[in-house]
Amino acid sequence: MSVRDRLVDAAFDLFDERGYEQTTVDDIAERAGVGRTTFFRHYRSKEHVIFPDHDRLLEAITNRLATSNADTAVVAVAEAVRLVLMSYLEEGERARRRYAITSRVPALRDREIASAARYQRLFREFIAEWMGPSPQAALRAELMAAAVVSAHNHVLRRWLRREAIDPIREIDAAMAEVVALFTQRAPEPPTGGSLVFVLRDNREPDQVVAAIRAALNATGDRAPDGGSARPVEPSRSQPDRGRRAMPGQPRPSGRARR
Amino acid sequence: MSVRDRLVDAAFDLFDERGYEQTTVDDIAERAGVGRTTFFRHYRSKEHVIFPDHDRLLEAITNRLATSNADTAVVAVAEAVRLVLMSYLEEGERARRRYAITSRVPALRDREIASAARYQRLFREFIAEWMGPSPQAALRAELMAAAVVSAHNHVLRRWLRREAIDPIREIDAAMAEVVALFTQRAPEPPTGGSLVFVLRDNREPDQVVAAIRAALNATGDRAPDGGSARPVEPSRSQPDRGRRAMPGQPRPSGRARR
DNA sequence: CGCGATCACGGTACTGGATACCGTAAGGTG
DNA sequence: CACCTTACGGTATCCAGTACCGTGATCGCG
Repeated sequence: MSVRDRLVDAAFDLFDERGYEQTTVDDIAERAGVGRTTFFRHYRSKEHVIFPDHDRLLEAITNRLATSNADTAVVAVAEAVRLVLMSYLEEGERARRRYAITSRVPALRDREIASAARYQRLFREFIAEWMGPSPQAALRAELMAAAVVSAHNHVLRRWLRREAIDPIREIDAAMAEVVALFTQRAPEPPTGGSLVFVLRDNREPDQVVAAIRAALNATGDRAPDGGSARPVEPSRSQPDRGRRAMPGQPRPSGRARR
Repeated sequence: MSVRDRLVDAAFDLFDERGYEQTTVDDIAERAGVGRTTFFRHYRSKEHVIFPDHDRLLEAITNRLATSNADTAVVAVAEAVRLVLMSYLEEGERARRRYAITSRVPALRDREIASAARYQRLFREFIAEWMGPSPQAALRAELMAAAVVSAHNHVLRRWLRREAIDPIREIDAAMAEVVALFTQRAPEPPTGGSLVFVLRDNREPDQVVAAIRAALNATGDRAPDGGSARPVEPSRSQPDRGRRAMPGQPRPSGRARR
């Protein structure tokens, strides 16, 4: 058994026994039968000893993304994130022990969140590069990355809590939902109707309704039911602005590099 | 000038001059003209001295959510997250100085991410409770919370980098996109009426009407998908909590359904 | 075999963040 | 004035993390 493994085992055991803060690095080193210096040679900090090797995983994911031949960026990322889940699944019970500890120690929870953010950042950059430099694309990339990561975390947490019997199936379903979320807009043409967003209004409902009705009736050039749904961005002062092409799909015309 | 303010000023100045790690707590205390102990009396750690008071903000957001009367959970959360952006905007240049520092120091970046995660968690729980205990709802709550937070962060970062001239407008647009993302999956086509979302707005009625009219008139050059839309979330049964008359946001905005 | 180089380990010392405890001066109240 | 509260400074201590040095084992190579 390697020194690294002995350290990990000692750390997990001690964290279980006394708690994380109550355990010093010296304690861990002593139980593992090594010196304190040796601990820090193998693990950068007391926290690192119980976390998986995110650097390796990030590298693996980077590789998978680079060699992906998915049709859209979301799909590529949704496929890549499975590597993370698989990594946890392979750990088995150890992952659950870690979860039990990190759930109770804020510092460790924060570190785990920070790690997840690294994945999210990687995904965001990948998607953003895929979709090109338009400003809407940047927001969209952000949303997609966040969706993939949080959906993954959702499934992962369910498995960690033993709520998920078949995490593979669940991750597939979750990713399908994420992909659908971002692709479902294209298909059908509008059948008529109006969609109006009015942001931040503190007027009385009656006033608003009256105003809307008035607005609907005032469209002489085009009948209300002939209109199509279309979100409207509120403009602070100029009503002229607020024109925006609806967020596009993962564009095939975009710069897809492969 | 209070001790707290002196400490903050000293900290920001020193972080700018020597960098974060190269500045000790003693340095900060000394420059502020107080003892080291006093520093820790006012700020729990060296990191806390430059970050905004997230606890207060979380409380404010909790209140707003509790008194929200939005139609859907996403909308309620999308409204609430504006408080965070506003808080940063009010800080003005100080927020930008902090951003310059945190961008360079990994430890601070992680802490900021952890703070954002607290908002996301709050949102997730709020949405989940709103939507009920179904398993799909849990995932959906996760996705919504993640979308709102990351969209907010996107706008916030743009403002911090001086890329956003009108962050208010951008946050509205971003939230509109988020809301649209989750409402656009219409199970059935609309029947040809109008669906109106009204979030609170402090604009003049004329402007709102103008925006609506502009939207209805603009149907000629609409985007290809133009999508009809209906919300799929069930409306929540009115909670029982006592309403607090908050000074800022008294009354409901209207909501209309076809 | 012998010898130098490398490597992994242990020990010591130091910096600095964070906590606990104690003493004290200022300000408010009866 | 006596009393209490509050805020502050100082000291001691713990512990994570870094730097440095010494040593024993192992390997490569003549």
